[in-house]
Amino acid sequence: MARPREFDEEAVLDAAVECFWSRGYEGTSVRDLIERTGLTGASLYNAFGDKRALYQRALDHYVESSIADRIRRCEKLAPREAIGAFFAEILKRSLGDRAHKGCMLVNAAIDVAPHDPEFQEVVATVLVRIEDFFVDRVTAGQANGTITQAVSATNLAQHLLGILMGIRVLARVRPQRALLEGIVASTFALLDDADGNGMKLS
Amino acid sequence: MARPREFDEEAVLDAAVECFWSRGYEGTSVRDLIERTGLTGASLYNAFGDKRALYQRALDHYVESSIADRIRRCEKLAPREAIGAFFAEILKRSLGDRAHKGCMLVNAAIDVAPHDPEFQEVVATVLVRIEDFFVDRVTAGQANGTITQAVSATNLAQHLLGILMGIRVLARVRPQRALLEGIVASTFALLDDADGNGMKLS
DNA sequence: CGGATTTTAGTTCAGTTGTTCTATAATGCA
DNA sequence: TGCATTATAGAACAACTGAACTAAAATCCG
Repeated sequence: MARPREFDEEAVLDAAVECFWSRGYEGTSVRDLIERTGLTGASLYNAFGDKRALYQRALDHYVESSIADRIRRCEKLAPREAIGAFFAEILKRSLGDRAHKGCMLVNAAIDVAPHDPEFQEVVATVLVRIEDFFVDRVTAGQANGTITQAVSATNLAQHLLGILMGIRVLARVRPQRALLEGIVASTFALLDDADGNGMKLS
Repeated sequence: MARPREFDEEAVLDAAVECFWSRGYEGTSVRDLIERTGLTGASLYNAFGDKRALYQRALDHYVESSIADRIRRCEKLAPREAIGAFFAEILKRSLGDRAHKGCMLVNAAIDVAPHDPEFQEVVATVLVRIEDFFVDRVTAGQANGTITQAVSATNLAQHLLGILMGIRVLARVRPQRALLEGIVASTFALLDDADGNGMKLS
């Protein structure tokens, strides 16, 4: 064998995520990454390939540790509660986001996916995963009567995905509690039946 | 007086919009702008200041000729029709966007506003303008009975703004007709009363 | 016509970009 | 103990970045 690496790969990915998340792909220089991760340029290139490959790993790391994790936690809940908990968490994250970093996936959807077919595919796949989670919970909710049947499960899930994207964009420019909560509140009114009992927020 | 300029300022701004819109702020180099606009570097700096100032003018030009114009056209329509026409146009633009450029304002919200307080202010102001348009039409719709009163005009308008942002993000990564139309359809179901007669898609 | 003024046309500049290179250090296996 | 292999460290590279500079050209006012 040979000399073992001195760095913790996960820690390096965390640092890379931090860079790309807050400054974007083009806005992050390799020197930024070197400074943040603490390891040298050679090690970085040796371990990850190039800047693009590192971004790919970082985005993957973010998706798994943040988004996929949230889905796994919420999909076990009762239908209505699952969607409620999901958006309550999004709201909490968005309002506590002092640096206005938003969601790294949404940021990627805007500033890297359109210029790179491979990244577009990656981002689209994650979005489908989120949509599938919504479809699953909405379908179950319609079955047990906690979610309106006035709109198809497919359309409702698409709507929730759209709202999610919208909240994440607004969180970067107008992260005001009244705005974001208003959006979620009206979303839950949509899920309710006509005679809906208002909005259950979280 | 002195020598008159040889270029048409509006044409230059159109070209600048084209650059910044498709490649983003950081992704666009001054040389890209020089090539696209046709004028020389010196002329560009002389006429507009620096890259940032040109971006500001370009964004302004986009907002006025695209967004503000749409609002002006729609706000004259009957409440429900105004909102229907607005989203029908958004849908048409998003689905016909072969280059996946999305909306320049939303792109700005993600990749320039968070790093520049002045741009954040500009973008936020335009978003408020859109929201105000929604509030105005929703209020009128609630008054004449074409829009549900189950949710406050404020919340409904916020919701519409969120949906708009969401559609514009998805248009860059998953510009599929079924998805975008599904989002709009469910949005209109929300606007309808409980016994709603379905969705009027322009 | 002549001088003031401003746009044009390239070139040039210092700094930064992503990436690679050379050399050194540290490990496991023979 | 070498030998092969891999990680480290930092300098170096060419290309590109936004911006400024030097001249020449074109107009208007007197």
